[in-house]
Amino acid sequence: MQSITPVRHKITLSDVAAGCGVSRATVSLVLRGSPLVNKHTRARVEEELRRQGYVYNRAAANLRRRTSSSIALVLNDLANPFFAEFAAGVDAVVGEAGFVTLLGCTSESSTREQAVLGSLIEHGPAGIILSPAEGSSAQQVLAAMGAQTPLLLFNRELGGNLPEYAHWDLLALDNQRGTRLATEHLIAQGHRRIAFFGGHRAASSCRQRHAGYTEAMQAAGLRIEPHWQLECAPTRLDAASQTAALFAAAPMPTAAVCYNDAVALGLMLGLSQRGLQPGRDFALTGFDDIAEASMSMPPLTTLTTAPLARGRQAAELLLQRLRDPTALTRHTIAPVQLVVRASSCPPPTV
Amino acid sequence: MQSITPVRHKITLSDVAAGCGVSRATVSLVLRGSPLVNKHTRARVEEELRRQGYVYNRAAANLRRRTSSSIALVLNDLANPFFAEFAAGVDAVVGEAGFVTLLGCTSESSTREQAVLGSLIEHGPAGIILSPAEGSSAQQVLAAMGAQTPLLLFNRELGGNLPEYAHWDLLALDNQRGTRLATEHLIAQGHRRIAFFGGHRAASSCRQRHAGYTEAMQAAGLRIEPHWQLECAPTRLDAASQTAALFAAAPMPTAAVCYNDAVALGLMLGLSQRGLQPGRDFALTGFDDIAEASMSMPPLTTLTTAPLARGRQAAELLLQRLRDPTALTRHTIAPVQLVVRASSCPPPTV
DNA sequence: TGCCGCATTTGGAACGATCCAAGTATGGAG
DNA sequence: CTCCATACTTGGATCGTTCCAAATGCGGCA
Repeated sequence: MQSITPVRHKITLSDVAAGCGVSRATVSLVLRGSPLVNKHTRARVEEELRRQGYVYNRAAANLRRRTSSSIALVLNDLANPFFAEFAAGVDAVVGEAGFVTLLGCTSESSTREQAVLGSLIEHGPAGIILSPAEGSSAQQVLAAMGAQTPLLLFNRELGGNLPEYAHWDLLALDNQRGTRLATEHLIAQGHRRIAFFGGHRAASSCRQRHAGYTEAMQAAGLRIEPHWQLECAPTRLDAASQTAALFAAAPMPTAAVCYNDAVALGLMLGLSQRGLQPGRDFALTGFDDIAEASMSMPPLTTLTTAPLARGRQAAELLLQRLRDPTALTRHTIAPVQLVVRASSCPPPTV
Repeated sequence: MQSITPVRHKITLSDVAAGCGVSRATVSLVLRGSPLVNKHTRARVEEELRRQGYVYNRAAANLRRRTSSSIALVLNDLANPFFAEFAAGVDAVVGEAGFVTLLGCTSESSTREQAVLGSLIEHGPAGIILSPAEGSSAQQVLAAMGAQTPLLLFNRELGGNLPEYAHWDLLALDNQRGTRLATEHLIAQGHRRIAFFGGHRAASSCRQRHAGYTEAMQAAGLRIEPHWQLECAPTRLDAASQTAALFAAAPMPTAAVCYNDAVALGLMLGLSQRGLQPGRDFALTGFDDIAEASMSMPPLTTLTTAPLARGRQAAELLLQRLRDPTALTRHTIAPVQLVVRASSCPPPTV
C-alpha cells in the first residue's frame, strides 16, 4: 500500500534528484520523456516522482525556455450566452493545444478593458483573443498590451486606426450577408414594408447588419421609411418598450429584421401586448440563434452563428498565428446560416 | 513627441537599469513603489521604463517570491448561462483582488476534469474553484491536484470520501429549502397531487431538491405517487418528451415541481402539445431563474439563485481561505428565493 | 580629522526549471 | 593495452525577478 504523504514545502526537481541519487538534469530529462535516459534510471526516477508527489512548475520552465503556455481571452460580456459558448469553444481548443486559458471580462467598459489587458499581459500569454468593449480604440489596446503579443480580434472592429507594425488578425461574423438573407426571405414571403429594429448604430456589427438589410431592400426596389429604423439597447426589455414606435406613423411595417434574437424576442413581447400575434399578424427575424430562439412562441426565424464553433475557430486562428508570426494579417469572415422557423410568416393581407 | 519603438526582444529590468545607469535592484524597488528610492532617481527610472516600453514579468517575480497571482476556475459546463454568469462574478472579484483567472471547462466529463486540473495545477494557482463534473470523486480530484492547493467546491458535492488532511470548502445552493418553498407554495394554491419532474437522481443537487419536495409533501400529509417521480436529462428537449409519462396513469397530478428551469420550460412545451395550457390547466415551478424564465408564456414561478452574486461569493470565500489557510473547513449554503409568477396557478377544479 | 548616523544604492545569491558542453563508463576493435 | 565510439549522466550557467547583507556618500559633531 502506497501512501502519498502530505508535505509542507513544494517538491522540486532537486528533491527528487536527491531522493534517488541522480542529478537534476537527469530528472528533467525523464520528465520530458527524453530517449537519452537509461530505462533503469527512468523507472527509478519515475517511482521517486510519484512517491514524493512532485508537481511540475511550468512557470519556472517557461522562464528558462522563454516560452509561454497560456492564451488570454478577453470578453466584453461573459454573462451573454453567445460569448459563454464562444469561450467554451476557445478553451477546448486552447486546452487541446497544451495551453491554458487566462480569462478576463471587461463588462463593456473600455477602461476596464485596459486594466484587464494590462494585468493579463504581465503573465506573458502567447497570444490574446479579444472581443472589444464598445467604444474601445486601437490606440488604447496597443497602449495596454504593446505590440509584442499576437492579437486576434473577435466580433467587433476597433475604433481608431492601428499602427501598421501591429498586425492584428480578425474573426468576424458575416453580419451583412446574414441580414441580407433574412430580408430577402421576408421579401420572398411577400412583405414590402420591412423595418430594421434594434441595436446601437455605434457598434460596427449593427452598422453591418443594417447595411445588409438596406442592400436587400434596395435590390428589391423597396422603400425604407426612416421611422422604421429604430435603435434600442440589445436587450429584451428595451426592445419590448420600443415596439410602439414602429407603429407610430403610417405606413406601418408588416415585418421587421431585428438586430439580434434578444431584440426579436422583446419585440414579440411588445407585439403581444398590442394584441398582435407574432408569426401571424407580423413577421420578424432575429440574429444569433440563441437557445430560446427555437423554443419561443412562435419559434424564431434567425441566423445561426455557431458560437462554440466560432470559439474553436478563433483559437485555431490564433494558434496558426503563433506558429507563423510573420504571416500576413488575416481577416476571416465566418458564414452565418438562415434558419427559417414560424416567426417569418407571409403578410396577413396577401 | 514621444514614440514607443517596436522592439524584437523582451525588455527586462537589466535593460532599464542599464538604460539609466542604476542597478537592477533599484529599478525593482521603483516598480514596487518602495519609499527607499530617492525621488530624483525614481523619476529617471520611471521615464526609462516608459521609454523602453517595459512589461513586468510576473511569472519571474512569482518564482522568486514563491507566490502566485492566479486562481483556477474549473467548470462542468460554461455554455450553461448559469455557470457563465457565475464565472463572470468569480472573475470580477478575482480581478479586483489582483489575481488572474485560469479557466478550465470539463464538459461534464470526470476524465477531462482530471486532465484539466492536472494542467492547471502546474501553473501554480493560489487556489481553485471547482464545480465538479457529474460522477467526479474526491479521490480523483485529490490525485489530480494534490493536497497543497486550497479548493472551493461549488454547487455539487464530490462522490467518495475525502482524506481529512485535505480541507476543502464548499459553497452550495439551498436546494432542499428551495423546492420545499416551491412545493409549499403549490400546496397553498390548493394543489394536492404534485409531481417532482426531471433531473438525474445521481446528482447531489437533484437528490436535495427532491428531498425538499418530499419534506413539504409529508409535512402536509400528501401522498407521493411513484409514477410522478420522473427522472430526465436537465434539458428542455428531454423534458418535453417525458411529459406523457406524468399522465400515464391515474391519479394524475395537477402540478409539478421541476428540477430546474430548463426542465420546466420543456414541460411547458410538452403540456402545450397535449392541449394543456401551462399556468391555467396545470401549475409548475422551476429552479435557477434563468433569463427566459420571466419571458416565457406564462412567466415561470421559480427559485432565483443570483449566479453572479454566487460567483462573487465563491471568489471571496476562496480569498478568505488564502488569507487564513489553517481556518476550519467551511460549508456555506447560499439562500435561494421563491419568485412567484403566473405558471403556479391554482388547480382548475377548485 | 575621525567617527557616526542616515539615506540611498548595490552585487550576488536565490527561486525551479532547461540548456549545453563536458564528463564517465563500457565494450569492442586494433 | 590503448583508443574510440556509444550510451548515458552531470555541473554550472541562465531565464527575470526579489531578497539581503553590505557598501557608499554625505553632513554633522566632537
